[in-house]
Amino acid sequence: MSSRLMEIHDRLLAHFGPQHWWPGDDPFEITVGAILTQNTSWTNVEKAIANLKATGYLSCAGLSSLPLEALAELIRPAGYFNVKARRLSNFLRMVEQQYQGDFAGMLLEDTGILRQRLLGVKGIGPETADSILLYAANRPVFVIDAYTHRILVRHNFIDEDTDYYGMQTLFTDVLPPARHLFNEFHALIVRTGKEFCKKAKPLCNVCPLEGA
DNA sequence: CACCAGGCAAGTA
DNA sequence: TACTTGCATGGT
Repeated sequence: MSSRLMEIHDRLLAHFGPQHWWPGDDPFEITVGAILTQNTSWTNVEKAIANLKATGYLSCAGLSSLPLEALAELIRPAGYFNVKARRLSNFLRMVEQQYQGDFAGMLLEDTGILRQRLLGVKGIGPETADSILLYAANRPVFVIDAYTHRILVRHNFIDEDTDYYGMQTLFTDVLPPARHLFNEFHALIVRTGKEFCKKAKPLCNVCPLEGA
């Protein structure tokens, strides 16, 4: 029952310890963060979230009440602010239409149906949808991101052109579908990517995965 | 200064 | 279908 990927998880956990993801207070904040962090450093997202909290409108009804330009201005530090304001708005409209604006109700939806509805929102792709499912709705869905791809390529698990679902099945085929495991594993992969597997530098002579 | 960050959709041929 | 480009701030 012990796969090579499980061994990697164990090594990373031993090296870094629990990551306590997602960094966010509640499911709605986590969902907003998942959209804002697309191709963007988390520190920039934190500034945007802080702005939204300062207005007191960090909720489904609150954000829905803001004009698009006002929302864009508040999330400016997260970058791509016009695009992301539209994406948040698209998401809020889906919650309004499918769940009568009841975000907590949306979180109780069947995983497969919710995933399809999230993917139906312009601006929510596989990674963002799966992040919401795992970290906001606590479903056993494995999240793939750019760090996962880079680490798997550099450690010769996959070819460069392996797509999102190719990577996802690599994990889900051998790991038990446990949300705590998926939560920690993805968080550990991001941590490892940030510290040891940056785009320009190999630097993997000190990577905790060396020799795995 | 150049390069990068926890993507995604739209445009082009 | 398979590539390419636009989106944008802030840290190193």
